[in-house]
This record gives sequence, C-alpha cells and structure tokens, in this order.
Amino acid sequence: MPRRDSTDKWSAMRKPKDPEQTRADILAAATDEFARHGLKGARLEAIAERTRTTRAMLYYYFGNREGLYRAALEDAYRKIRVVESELDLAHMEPVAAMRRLVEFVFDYYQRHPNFVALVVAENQSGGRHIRKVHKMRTFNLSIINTVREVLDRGVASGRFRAGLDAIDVHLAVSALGFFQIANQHTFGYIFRRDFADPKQVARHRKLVVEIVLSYLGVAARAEAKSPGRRAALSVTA
Amino acid sequence: MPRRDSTDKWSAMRKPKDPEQTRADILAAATDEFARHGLKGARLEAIAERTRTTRAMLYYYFGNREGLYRAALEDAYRKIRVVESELDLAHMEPVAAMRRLVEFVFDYYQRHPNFVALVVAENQSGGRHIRKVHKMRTFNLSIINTVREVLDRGVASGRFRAGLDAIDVHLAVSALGFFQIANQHTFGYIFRRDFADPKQVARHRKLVVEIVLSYLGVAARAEAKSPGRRAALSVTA
Amino acid sequence: MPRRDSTDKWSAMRKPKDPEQTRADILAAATDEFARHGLKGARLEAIAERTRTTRAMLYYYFGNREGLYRAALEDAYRKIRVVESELDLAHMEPVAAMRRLVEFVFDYYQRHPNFVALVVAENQSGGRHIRKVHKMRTFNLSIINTVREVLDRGVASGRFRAGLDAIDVHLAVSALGFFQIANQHTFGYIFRRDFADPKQVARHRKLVVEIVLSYLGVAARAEAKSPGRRAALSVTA
Amino acid sequence: MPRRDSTDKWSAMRKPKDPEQTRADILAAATDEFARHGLKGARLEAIAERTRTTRAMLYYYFGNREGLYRAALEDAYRKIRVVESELDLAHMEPVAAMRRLVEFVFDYYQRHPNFVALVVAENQSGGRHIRKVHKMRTFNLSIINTVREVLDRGVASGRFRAGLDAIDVHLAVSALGFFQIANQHTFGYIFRRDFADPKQVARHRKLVVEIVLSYLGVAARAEAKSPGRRAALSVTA
DNA sequence: CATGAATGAGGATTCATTCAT
DNA sequence: AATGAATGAATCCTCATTCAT
Repeated sequence: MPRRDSTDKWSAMRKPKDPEQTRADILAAATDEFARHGLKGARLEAIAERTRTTRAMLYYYFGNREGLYRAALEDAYRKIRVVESELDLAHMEPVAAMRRLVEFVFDYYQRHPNFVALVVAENQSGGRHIRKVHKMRTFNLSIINTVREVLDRGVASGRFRAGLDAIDVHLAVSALGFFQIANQHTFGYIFRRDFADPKQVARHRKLVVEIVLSYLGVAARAEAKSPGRRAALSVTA
Repeated sequence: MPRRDSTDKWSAMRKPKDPEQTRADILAAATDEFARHGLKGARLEAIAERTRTTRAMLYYYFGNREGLYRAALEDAYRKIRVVESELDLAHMEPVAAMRRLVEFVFDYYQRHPNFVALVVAENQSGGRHIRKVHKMRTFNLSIINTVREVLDRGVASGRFRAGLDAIDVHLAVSALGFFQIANQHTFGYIFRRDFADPKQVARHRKLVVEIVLSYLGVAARAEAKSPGRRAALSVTA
Repeated sequence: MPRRDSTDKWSAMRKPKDPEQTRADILAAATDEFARHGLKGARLEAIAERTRTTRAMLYYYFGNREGLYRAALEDAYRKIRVVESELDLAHMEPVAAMRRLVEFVFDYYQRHPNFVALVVAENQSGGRHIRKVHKMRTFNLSIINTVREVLDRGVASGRFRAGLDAIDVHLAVSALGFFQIANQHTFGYIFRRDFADPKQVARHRKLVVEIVLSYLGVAARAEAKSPGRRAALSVTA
Repeated sequence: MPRRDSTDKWSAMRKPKDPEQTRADILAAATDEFARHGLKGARLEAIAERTRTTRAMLYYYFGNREGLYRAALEDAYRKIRVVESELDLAHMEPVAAMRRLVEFVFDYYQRHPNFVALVVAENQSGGRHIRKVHKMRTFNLSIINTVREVLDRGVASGRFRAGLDAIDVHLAVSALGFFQIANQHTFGYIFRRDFADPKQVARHRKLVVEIVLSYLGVAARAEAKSPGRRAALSVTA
C-alpha cells in the first residue's frame, strides 16, 4: 500500500494474466535495463516497474538476478542468429553475398543497440555468464560456416584471394560494426562525428563494406557502383 | 614513549605527507577499479583500501565519485595521447609509418586493458562524463593530424589510394584493435579463440595491419610476405 | 523444532502483520524524534529502534526522510484541528466561548509540546515542507471561522468592541500560548520562572486569558475577580 | 590543494591577518549559520567558507562546535540588552514609555531575525548551553527592572491598573513580538498573511502595542491617535 | 500464481575533530 | 598564529532477497 501514487492506473491496465506474456514482458524489460546499466548496474525494481509487476515476480520467474540476466543474454544471442540464418547467402554470387553479410551485421547492430550493450556488459563481467548458457556455442557457430562457405566460393571463383580464415573475417566484420554502436559516445564526442545521423551511418556502412572487401582482395568501390564497370572506378569520394 | 623505529610498519605506509603521491596513488587505484566495474559498479571502499587511506580521502581530493571517475578518465586519455605523440611518424616512409601506427594502437590496447575498459564504461554511461572533461578534445585531436599527415604523404607518393579520410582510418584502426580486448570474452568463448595466447595476439596484430593496409590500397600480402622488404618496414616497437 | 510459545518475545513484538499499525507506530515515533531534533537532526535509526523495525521500513512506508517528516507534520496539524473542531463554541456565550478557546489552545500546547516543537522545526526550515502538504490550509482555516463567529456574536451583544480581526486574535492567542512552551528554557532560565511548575502554568493560563479578553474590550479583572460571575464563564475543560 | 576552483580569489582577498577581526568574522558567520540551521544542523565547513578560513581555525579560536555556539549565543544576548539599555525610558511618561518599549522589542526582533532564530535553537536544545554562559542572567535582568519602573510609575499615575507583574508583562511583549518572526512561515502560509510585507509589519506592530496597553488598562487605540482625545475613540479600523 | 510486507547488508557521504608542520 | 592533510565515525539510503499468505 505504501508510496504508490493515488491514481490507480493499475487494475485497469494490467493485462489478463498470461504467464507466457508476463515472462516475455519481463524479459524484454530486463534486456533493456541490463543493456543500459550492465549486470550490476541494473535495478530489479526498475525492471519490475516497467512490467507493472513487483520485484517478487522476477524471482518467481527467473530465480534471481543472474538467472534473469542469463535469460536475457541467451535470448539476445538467439535472436541475432535466427535472423542471420535467414540470410540465404548460398544462392548469391560471393562478392554480393559478402557485401550482404557485412551489411546485415552492420544493420543488425544499428537496429539492436541493446544486443550490443548486452555483449559489452557480458564482457565487462569477464564472460562468466555466457559460459553457463548451454547451446550458446551451438547456435553461434553457424555464422562461421556461412562465412566459410562464401569465402570458399569466392576463392574458387577467383574473386577473393586465397588464405583467408573465416573467423578472422567474422572478427573484422564484427569489430567494425560493433565499434560504431559501442563506442559512439566517446569517439563521436572527441572527433565530432554524429553516429546518430543517418547520413553518417550510411557512410560508415559503405566504409565497413569497403574495408572488408579490400581485405578479401576485391577492389571495393567499383563493386558498389556498377558491377559492369567494376575495375574502372576505384577512386572514392 | 616508545619511539617508533623508522623501519617499522609506519614508514612503509607513506606516513610522510606527500599529497601529490597520495593523489596519484588514489588515481591509479581508481582507474583500475572503475575499469573493472564501471562507474557505478566500482566500490570506493576498494579504492581506498588499495591506497591505504580511507574513503574520506577520496572525497577530500576528488570531491565525489564522479570527480574521481572523471579524473581517471582524463588521465587515461591523456596518457595514450602522450605516448602516441612520441611515435615520430613524420620521418618514416608512409607505409611503414601506417604500419607502425596500427601496431602501436593495437599494442597499447593490449597492454592497457584498463584504458579499454574505461572507455567501455564511459560509453555505457552515454558519454556524459567525457564531455565534462575540459581539454579532452584538445589532446585527442592530435592523433587525427598524425594520421592525416601520413595519409597525405602516402597518397602523394602513390603508395595509398586517394580519397581517404583520416577519421575513417582512425576509426577502423581503433575498432579492430579495441574489439580484441573489449570483446575477447564473448568472442573468444563462442568461437574458441584464446585472445590471451601470445601467438594469437601476434596473428591478430598482423591481421589488423593487413586489413588497414588493404583498405589504403597497399597490396598487403606482398608487404607481409616478402621477407626482403619486411625488415625495412617493421621498425615498430 | 522447539515451537515457540505464543507468550514469548515474539507475539509481544507485533509479528502478526498489521501494516496500518506499523505505519502508525512509525509515525508516532517519527513525530517525537522530529520534534526533539528537527528535520535534519532527527536520526532515522532512532525512529526505527523505537518501532522495533528497521530503517528500511521507514523508506518502505514513507519514501524518504522528508516524506516521513511531512507525514508527521500533517498528522500533527490535523490532530489539533480535529480536537479544536469539537469545542462546540457556538452554543456558548461569547466571553465564555472566547475564554474557553484561549484555554483550549493554551492547554493543547502544554499537553502536546511535540506539536509545538514540530512547528518550530518547520519554521526553522523556512516552511518549505508545509507547503507540500495538500489540504493543510483546508483543515486549518476552520479555526478562523470559529473565532470569527465568536467575535461577531460578542460584538453584536456589546461584550466585545468592534473592529476586531479574527486572524489577529488567533495570532495573539497562538503567540501567547506558544511562547510558554517554545521559549520556556531560555525565558525560564534567565528570569527564573519554572514553566514546568503546575502553579506557574495555571497563573500563565489566567494571564493569557486576561490579555486576550482585555484586548477584546472585556474588563478582564472584573471577570476574573468576581466570584459570582466566574462560575458562569469558566465552562472550560 | 584539493577541490578548490581554479580561480584564485584567495591570496588577493584575504585581509591582512588581524586576530580580533578574524575572531569577529567567524563569530558573525557562526551566528548566521547557527541561526539558520540550529546547533546540530549548522555545518562548521559552511562557517569556515564564509570567513575564508579553514575549519581548523574555528577550533583554534573557539575550541569546538559548542564553544563557538556559546560564543554566538552570548554575543547575541549581549547585543540586544546593550541596545535595550539605551532606551532611556525613565524620562518618559509611562504610557509613552511602555509603547516605546513594546515597539523597541518588536522592531528588534524584526531587524534581528538571527537573534530570534538563535533563541529558538537554544530552546530546541533544551536551554542547556545558555546555562553555561556566565553573566547571562546578569545582563538580562536589567530589562525587568526597566519594565517594573515604568509599571510602577504608570500605576502611581493611575494610567495603568494595579497588580501587574513586570515579568508577566515582559513575557507578553516578548511572546507577541517573537511569534511574528519565529512562526512567520507556518502561520503566514496557513492563514495567508505575508509577514514580510512592510504594511503587515506595521499593522502587527500596532496590534501588539494595543494588546499590551489594553492589558495594562489603557484604552489602546485612542493613545495612538491623539493623546488629547484619548477616551473618545476606542473604535479601531 | 501472485503479492504486500519485511529484512539485512552493502556502500556512499558527510563531518567534526586532530595532527604535524 | 595558521593551515593543509588525514582520520574515524556516524548516518543515510538503496537494494536484493525472502517470507507468509
């Protein structure tokens, strides 16, 4: 009874009790809260408030803070891999496939800063919790196979140079995309780049593609403009 | 009346008042603690303990938690820029200079994971505090001038392709190096890469150099492979 | 396994959850503590101890120190006005009514030094908190109507002189009664008056009545002295 | 060295060291701080800041918090009595003398709210400290003699009624004047009286005089307007 | 399933006060 | 006579977590 404002927007707004929905709501709120403040910084009270439940409910559904955090972490990773697996790169020409993959990763980070933030949080706590999430590796390894398949075809067709490692490439792709979200505030402030500006985002997107393709041995910019005139224009703006 | 001997516990514990030293000690401990646990996660008590002072001293010298955090942040940025400014790339051939710069950044992050962690923490709190550190931009902008100068010479000599932006390049260099520290736990666990293994670190170092040089239009592999030219270029620390 | 007997320490200590009681207990203890030491001087720990709860409970019920203080303040004002409203002066002859009112105020202060002390504390903090208590004015204004009604009747009947202002009168009544509690220590010490002595209290009570009635134009001494008319008028509690 | 703003308004503004002046400055600042926040609420740091010295100086001059408080208290009482003793009422006609005395007290409180606040603070702490100030009674008792002398003359001349007690009268005068400062925030807010408004102050001043004179048996308002028509007009606005 | 009540402990700040120079 | 440095201790407040219904 204590503290709450007198306006009772409660009984009115509380959805009909649906355990699955409640669980999902909590998870969503938790993801956001953990993303914003990290594992230790997140306040369970804040999560409860957003879900219009009480802290006790979090315990009821997820056992404790760590259980909730792990659930959020697993959920986040699962989601990106699910979407990733729908890319269907196998039917595309290698360079186009790689371009698409890079853009996908880049875009995903841009649209899901919470995923990025959760990964940051997990690294901040030494990756202790990701190890406890079973199947984490399972559904994550698929991306490497995808990359490897594209690389192989590209090398075979002569579009990519030989000797490339799939994990290395994925590392580069991830790093370049991740940084733009994870470090946007410091880098953006210091070097006066507005990472929220759509035009900058578009520029950076091209930049990342270019870097990766260059590394694969493709004359980058030509690709982007017109497949036919490929070799002619490698001078960028 | 038992006059303390000068070799006892006391003299060892910095009783002789040396404010500068005390301040520096606190700052060092704070840097570490904030790096490990972030702005909110850090325990002031932990910082005090390592310095053999009391929490009150932290307030005496830095006003409050945020003041201390800001001081640590500023100090960390200042340090990397100071070392960076001693690179003396102006006298080196462009490709060698760029290689050296990339390696420097990579190495600095490897050897100063605290710096990386502080930057992560600052981004986690939205970059709110870096804005309050005066002169932050001042001493950070030098790196861009350095990069630009190398790029210009490289383009002029025909070793680099034209149309390159210094901030873009610095962004790429930073992102690729940063990721290896910042995301080592998640990426390492999922893809079974041991980022602590010196051999891997060496591999990654080459990888990053290669990626950046490729982007600049330098036939990376050639540089890296030809033993004859290698010695000439790897004048890095 | 030793089942606690129902007569042991526990049952005595309000274990059976009774939120209303808990809240009331806290409020009572808080009133006393704030009265003794003021808003800032009060120790929440002290309040908690008296209630056999923990400090955390205070926050649970009242949000924070100020919330608790405000609740105590409101409660105190409400109580005096409630009792005041039961005076039923409308049926009394004006002079007797006024006498009774003055005596009531005087007595209330005497018996509720905590109320006086809280008011002192609130003034000490500039009256900042009383403004935040909704309804404060509402239940306080009734006293003025009461006074005004008595004055009007007195003037109409020729017992009081004309031109009197109800708020002025209430101000005088309050000031004279308040001082005896609020300033008893300094005034008492300096002028060697023992404000705790029942005989002095009785003397002061008469004094205050006399002053107020004189101001209203009633020949005070006459009223007080004439034994014959005294009984008729001193229908006070 | 820590904390202070970089602008060094220090060495420039620090007055040439004059122990007496320093002591007086501290006392003035302390009076204000104790008046504002009470004995316990006052912060020594705040006092030090206003005096442009350090907290250590307060200890140097006054021993400790209580010593400083006592000094402020004594100083405050001494000042009012000094001014009071200069009233020179002995040469005035009784009614005029009494009026002047009431007005003096009223005005003094109005102009020295710090005195009022200190008295409040002292009562709040049970009058424990005033007892430790030697001579406190000595210089305070004079006021009673002054009042008594006026009363005696008034009774003798038939202007005042008999049976009056000097301390009672002083009590009434003090209470009525004190309340307007001490309780201005609560009373003012609840009953919508602006005790800071000069017009209200003037009204209240008259009111207090009137009340006191009425009590002494003088038809109040007549006095104020024209001594000659004294009895005629007792109807106030 | 759900929830209001209760608790315990961890840390943050703030200060008065003392010391050494 | 003065002061910067240092300390210890008191409180505050916030939370995660558990309990009883």
